[in-house]
Amino acid sequence: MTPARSRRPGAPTRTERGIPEATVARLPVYLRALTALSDSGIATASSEDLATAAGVNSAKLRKDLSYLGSYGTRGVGYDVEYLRYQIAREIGVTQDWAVVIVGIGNLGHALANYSGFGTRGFRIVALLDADPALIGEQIGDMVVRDFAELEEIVAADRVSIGVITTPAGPAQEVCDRLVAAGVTSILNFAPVVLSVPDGVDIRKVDLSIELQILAYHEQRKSGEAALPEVPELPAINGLPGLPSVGGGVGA
Amino acid sequence: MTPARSRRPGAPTRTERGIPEATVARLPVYLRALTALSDSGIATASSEDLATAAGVNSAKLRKDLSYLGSYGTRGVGYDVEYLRYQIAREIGVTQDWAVVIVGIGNLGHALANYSGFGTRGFRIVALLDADPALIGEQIGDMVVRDFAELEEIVAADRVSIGVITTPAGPAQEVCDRLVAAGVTSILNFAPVVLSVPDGVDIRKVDLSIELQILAYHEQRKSGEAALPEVPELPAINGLPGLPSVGGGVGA
DNA sequence: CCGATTTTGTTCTCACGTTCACAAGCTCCT
DNA sequence: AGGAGCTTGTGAACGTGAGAACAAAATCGG
Ligand SMILES: NC(=O)c1ccc[n+]([C@@H]2O[C@H](COP(=O)([O-])OP(=O)(O)OC[C@H]3O[C@@H](n4cnc5c(N)ncnc54)[C@H](O)[C@@H]3O)[C@@H](O)[C@H]2O)c1
Ligand SMILES: NC(=O)c1ccc[n+]([C@@H]2O[C@H](COP(=O)([O-])OP(=O)(O)OC[C@H]3O[C@@H](n4cnc5c(N)ncnc54)[C@H](O)[C@@H]3O)[C@@H](O)[C@H]2O)c1
Repeated sequence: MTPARSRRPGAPTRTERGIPEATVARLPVYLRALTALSDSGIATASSEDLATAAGVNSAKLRKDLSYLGSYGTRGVGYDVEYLRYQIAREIGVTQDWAVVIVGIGNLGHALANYSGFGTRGFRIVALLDADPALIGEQIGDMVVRDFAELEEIVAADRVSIGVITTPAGPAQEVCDRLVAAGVTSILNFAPVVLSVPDGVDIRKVDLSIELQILAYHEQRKSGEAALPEVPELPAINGLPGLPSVGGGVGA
Repeated sequence: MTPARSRRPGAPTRTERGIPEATVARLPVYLRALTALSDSGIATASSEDLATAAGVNSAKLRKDLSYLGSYGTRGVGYDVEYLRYQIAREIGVTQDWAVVIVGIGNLGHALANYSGFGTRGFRIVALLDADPALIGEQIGDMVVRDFAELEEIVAADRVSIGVITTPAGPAQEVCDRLVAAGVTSILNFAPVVLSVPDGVDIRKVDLSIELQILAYHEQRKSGEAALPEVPELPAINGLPGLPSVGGGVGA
């Protein structure tokens, strides 16, 4: 069944700027570690030092860095400033990216007040909400604007990244509007699966999921044999009396 | 299905409650999808239906569910309520887990105001901060308490999960205090790598990292050949004039 | 009661990610 | 100059995860 491909089966897709996704997800961590070292006045660091600071093992770190090029010096280590710049360039945060936040409720307010974006390559250009009671509110040095202005803002400021902090209900609709306006990367905090066309990247942050993963392991720790026993094969329809369980979809 | 008897050499470690980590991370998504279906009054769903609702492919979903047991019916599908309960039980959210939040600033306030925890298996039992100006503040039906009361609260309410929303600086110290008090699962929002002893689980949520991952792909999309060229092998020490780049470690 | 139809549970194979281990390369000391 | 001592970069082994494919089991219509 093996179709005759040119690429050897075992060979990694390495070249042509193809950095493995798992590595991409760690580069920002390395970047932060390098910035911390730099701020401490450390000019050179070995892969072991860096790995400790980033919380990974050193072989993995070296392999990750090797995808970017050969930026270390054998017997010495890595020049902190130089490597920091190379990683920043690879990620694309040597320039600032314009970001819009949609849904200025609890979470949107927290993000709007957060000062950590500017120093990490992002610039919030607009806070948008559909609630007339919120529009016009001042948050830091920004003002909440009408979601209807979205297209205009995206075009004017070349916005390519959107953050969704609306309730789950309107999230897909908001997402569609963002995509239609030209946004091609979305960070979603609403607890729904959003669908987007090819070419649009989406990442989600879901606090409840994180807690549930912790709960799973926690249960494993405490009650190793304390799992409640439950009927394995009930009648297929009509199961009265099952306890109400977590996992809701409300906003 | 085959009862766990003498395990064949090549067979995966299936039973004995060994669920792959990748599967564990998806179970909460299935749980949410099932709750949504249930709320729509749908009693039965095929793996295809569920997979669509959860945003995964159906083979993966079936394999994931098979780790929990054989809860479907061939030719029919899965009973929504029953499967929902089984997943909730496996994750451990048929009971409520007590949670403390430390650091009631921007983000801590947002989490404290969030109503989505109660319906997903978690109960916030305390909001803690070290700032005297905050202690005593009312948020919803809770009051911010002194971080010094931590040990007492953890013991009284059997708290096993802690959420850290302090700045990066004090995060490790706060983490140590949590662990010493008996907390064995931690969700960290501060942009630092926390170190914890064996037996303590830690998960992190880092917004800047998520945005940087999006930025990487965004850069790939737009400027396929527009990567700035840069000297590949500079003198190892003293690199004046490199642009200042993102990735800071500030609070 | 039987065959057609549907859908699960599982097997097999390939791709991806992690870790080990070590030759290659650099610095420093004698 | 030459050897000792480090540290990088990478090949190879190993482990985990994803997806295609299909046999086994259940329903349903005749
Ligand atoms: N607050 C948290 O700590 C927290 C935690 C986990 C997940 N979440 C999720 O994050 C999202 C936001 O949470 P929140 O607590 O900030 O909610 P919120 O209700 O406080 O804020 C939602 C905001 O979105 C706005 N909005 C609603 N529909 C809109 C539309 N169509 N277009 C533009 N704006 C619209 C509302 O006006 C409101 O200001 C929710 O999906 C929630 O489930 C929040
Ligand atoms: N706000 C955001 O949107 C956002 C986004 C990404 C990351 N973060 C990270 O989340 C964390 C919190 O952000 P924030 O904006 O809420 O910060 P914040 O400064 O508003 O709040 C931090 C709170 O922690 C408290 N605190 C400080 N030291 C403490 C200690 N030792 N013990 C107990 N409490 C202590 C402070 O009193 C303050 O109330 C930070 O690490 C930040 O980098 C925040």
